[in-house]
Amino acid sequence: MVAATRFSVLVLNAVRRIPPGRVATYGDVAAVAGRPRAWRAVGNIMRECQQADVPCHRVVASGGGLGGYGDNPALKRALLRAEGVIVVGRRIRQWSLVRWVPAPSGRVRRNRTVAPAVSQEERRRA
DNA sequence: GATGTGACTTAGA
DNA sequence: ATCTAAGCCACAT
Repeated sequence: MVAATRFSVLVLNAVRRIPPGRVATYGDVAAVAGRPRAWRAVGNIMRECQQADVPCHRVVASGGGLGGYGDNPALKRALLRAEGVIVVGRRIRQWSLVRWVPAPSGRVRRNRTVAPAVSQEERRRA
């Protein structure tokens, strides 16, 4: 079946696992893909992804940075914002809350209804 | 198989 | 806060 190397499939699959309203860093995606130190390659794959099946806009940089999105970083921000993620400038608000955490460990199913609940928190700065 | 590249990350100045 | 340097991985040529 054509292109799509192994790692790229794993990465795309990992990105697809990101639930709406949440985001993951390149490092997290790489970890789920099986290469926790391949954030660089993840970025490269994302650049080629450009597929509607993959919410590449949910993949952001570390520390809450938006990362990149081809020539439309603003579009990425808009998509995230449309899902309930508060984004201000190039930074994500409540980063620790929207950051998706894959499989914590053994039991413990932390499923806490995301609940972004914007509220006036975003009025902080715009 | 080597080289260059990048939607990255961390640390130091 | 901004910039530089180095480290890291997979992919394209």
